[in-house]
Amino acid sequence: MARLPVYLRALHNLQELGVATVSSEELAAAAGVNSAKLRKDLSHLGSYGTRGVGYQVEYLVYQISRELGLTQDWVVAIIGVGNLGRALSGYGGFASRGFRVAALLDADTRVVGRRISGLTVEHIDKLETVVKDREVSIAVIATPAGAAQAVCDRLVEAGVTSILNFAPVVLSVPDSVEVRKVDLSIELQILAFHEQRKAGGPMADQIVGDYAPLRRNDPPESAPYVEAVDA
Amino acid sequence: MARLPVYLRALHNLQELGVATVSSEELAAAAGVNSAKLRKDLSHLGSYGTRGVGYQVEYLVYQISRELGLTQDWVVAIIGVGNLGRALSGYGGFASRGFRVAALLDADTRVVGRRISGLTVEHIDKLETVVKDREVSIAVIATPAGAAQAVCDRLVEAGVTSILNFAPVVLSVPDSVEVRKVDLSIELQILAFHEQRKAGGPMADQIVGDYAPLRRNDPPESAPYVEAVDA
DNA sequence: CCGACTTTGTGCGTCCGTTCACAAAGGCTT
DNA sequence: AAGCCTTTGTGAACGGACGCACAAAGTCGG
Repeated sequence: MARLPVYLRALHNLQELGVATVSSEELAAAAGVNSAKLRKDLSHLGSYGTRGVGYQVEYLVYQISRELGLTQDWVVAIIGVGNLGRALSGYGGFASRGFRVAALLDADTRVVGRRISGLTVEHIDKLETVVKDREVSIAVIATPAGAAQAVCDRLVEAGVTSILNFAPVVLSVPDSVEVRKVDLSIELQILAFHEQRKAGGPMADQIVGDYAPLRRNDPPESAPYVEAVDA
Repeated sequence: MARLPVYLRALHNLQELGVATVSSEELAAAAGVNSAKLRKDLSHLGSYGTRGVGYQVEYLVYQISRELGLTQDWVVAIIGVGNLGRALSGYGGFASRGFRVAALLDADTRVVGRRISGLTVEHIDKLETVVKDREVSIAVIATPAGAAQAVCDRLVEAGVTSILNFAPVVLSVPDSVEVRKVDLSIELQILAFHEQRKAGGPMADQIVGDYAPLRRNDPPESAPYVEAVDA
């Protein structure tokens, strides 16, 4: 379940506060979900609560960590050391949860050899070697859009089965490979959409009578549109 | 719909290739979705296709842009200029889609006054002034977890109604405010979960007979667990 | 001008996730 | 030791998203 990490974080916070026991109601509030949903989620890992009391924080942390595979270390490689790749390489949230960044790769010879966050940037040519020798299991793609699919193909070929993709493209991979996508500009676009909704729907800044959807086959020739290019 | 930005990107790519018309089947493949779903999505903005032919790329781009509110400019403020905030401020995908970063704010006096991506970092004290004077409608929170809720409260108070949160906390806001969350470490944890599944479920690296869920009320005292702290 | 072919738009059945509500279970107090 | 009170775990109803499959609509060639 995608919510387990959220629960885990909330539990860690409680742990730091010295809380030993928590009810589903309290934990659900901290995680921002419905308490029944939380109980059902937790029941999927077996029953670890005590009726009348709640859940033992410490034990639950261990169970969820185990379920998520955080009791073992995962070797991560970051491909593409632009602004985003650099930020990711220095992100403390990785190391603290068992994710060890073991390689930074880039095609740009101007950054190859530079040391970033304690690692030396290596050339993308070494991708296959690095993946195999260091047993990389998770790769982070932070390249420009144009390079992402090629990099992805090489990663898959080299045996990587989990990919976190920051490039604004839809990667095509075999079913056996898990891809998760984070697209920053899409997030902003969704916010803009809702923001516009609040302001009264599309075109609220223009003539109000223009609300109705255009009839089908309205001539598109004169329609203005925004030109946008990828980063 | 959260898929519109994906369609829009695919359409932009087609446009650059000089394609004038596209069928739902082709566009769906490019966006990585089912063609019936795509048609249904598009029909929600009114009917803009021609049976037997497909959709006019240029017109569709305009319609989706309009629906998403990309025909107008959105003013964005980034709070927190650490690694991530810096990367975001230089991210080309924002400006190209009508998002104008108008302010960088930080509490750290060592970075206040520095110029980053063409903007001067300002002190967080000016948050209210900046939001109001520059008509910020979307804020990006890239602060440490501990500061996020306080910053969020001030943003909401100042009138911001859309927030993109990168801090690993669940923000509490009024219903009228839209929050989207991007948590990098959660994405990796989900990948780790699937990766572990492939490897044979939890604890596959330990005794294999340990598969069965622990009985309820197993003594938790001796359970090892990973200690994790926030970034 | 007509018929065949292509592609849209959508009605409908299916399935998954969410939520309510309650019975069972366990602790705590007296 | 017994009953009360809290909280879990889950059955069942609900709702929404998804995808199939098809009729309607429109194009294009002859």
